[in-house]
Amino acid sequence: MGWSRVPELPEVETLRRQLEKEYLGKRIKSAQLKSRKYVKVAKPGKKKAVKTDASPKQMNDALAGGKVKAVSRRGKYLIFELDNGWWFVVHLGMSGHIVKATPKRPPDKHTHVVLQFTQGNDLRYFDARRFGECFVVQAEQGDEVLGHVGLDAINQPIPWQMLGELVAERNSKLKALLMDQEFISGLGNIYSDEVLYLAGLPWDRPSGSLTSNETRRLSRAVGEVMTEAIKHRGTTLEDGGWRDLYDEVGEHQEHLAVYGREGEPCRRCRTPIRKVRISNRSHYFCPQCQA
DNA sequence: ACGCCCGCCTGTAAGC
DNA sequence: TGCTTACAGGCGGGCG
Repeated sequence: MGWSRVPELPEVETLRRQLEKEYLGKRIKSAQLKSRKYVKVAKPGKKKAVKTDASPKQMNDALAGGKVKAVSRRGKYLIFELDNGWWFVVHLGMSGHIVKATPKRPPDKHTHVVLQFTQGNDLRYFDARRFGECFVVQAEQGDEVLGHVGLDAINQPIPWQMLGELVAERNSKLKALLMDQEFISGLGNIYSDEVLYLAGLPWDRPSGSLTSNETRRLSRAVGEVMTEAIKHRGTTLEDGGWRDLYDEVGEHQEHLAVYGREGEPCRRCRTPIRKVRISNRSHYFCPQCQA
């Protein structure tokens, strides 16, 4: 099995809760930019946000002296809201990783940002594959810059009747719809497969064809999968991708119904789980339960 | 409007 | 043993 660490909503929420516990009320002493062209400064643009490279000084000027007023989350975006009018926003992409850096911890390869606090341990952000994203934005512009992020799958659960209207309007294939961050934010490849399995629906059903019963099942499945995965502090696959703030693995991999279980029996009907390539990504499903 | 592909990026593992 | 290749996939952009 290849390399993968896939932070989706449950992993980001796990991190958010831990960050809140450790850093709420702490003041940033300095913000060090360790690699060029990683952190951006964001401003609202005409259609979408404009992001330009931040210099080490720009980043430090924005963050140093700010006290962490809140650690929030929108979909897969993590937001450090500071009391000096700035936000520090992080998207972990595929391989982004935030750890509480105890003095013992050896330097991590591909470290991009180190935050030092006036008390307590540092925060380190590293991202080997650079699919992630960090930017600073002024708080009053934050909503607009993150305007493309759709309703959060758990912070703003959509009543199923409303979901029914929305999916009927859109009429795209279910898997694509669940992964569309402008529609519902927070689901990626792993959890969209888990949601479809729990709802008993195939990946290519046109969303407009759902009955009200199926819409209800889909809506319930989103909530249930997210809640369970958060309870287990996220999914760490065999190759050991996802780690939390304390460098610990999650436990939800033990509870996955379909993802990564090709050839293994369906937990419900014993039919072997199948894997197919859909638009260049893996999709796992039970051919019996999701007919 | 929607589906689908590409490029970005690095570390694994399989294949020759 | 060492090289090449495929694969992992979030996301924005482009094209049909």
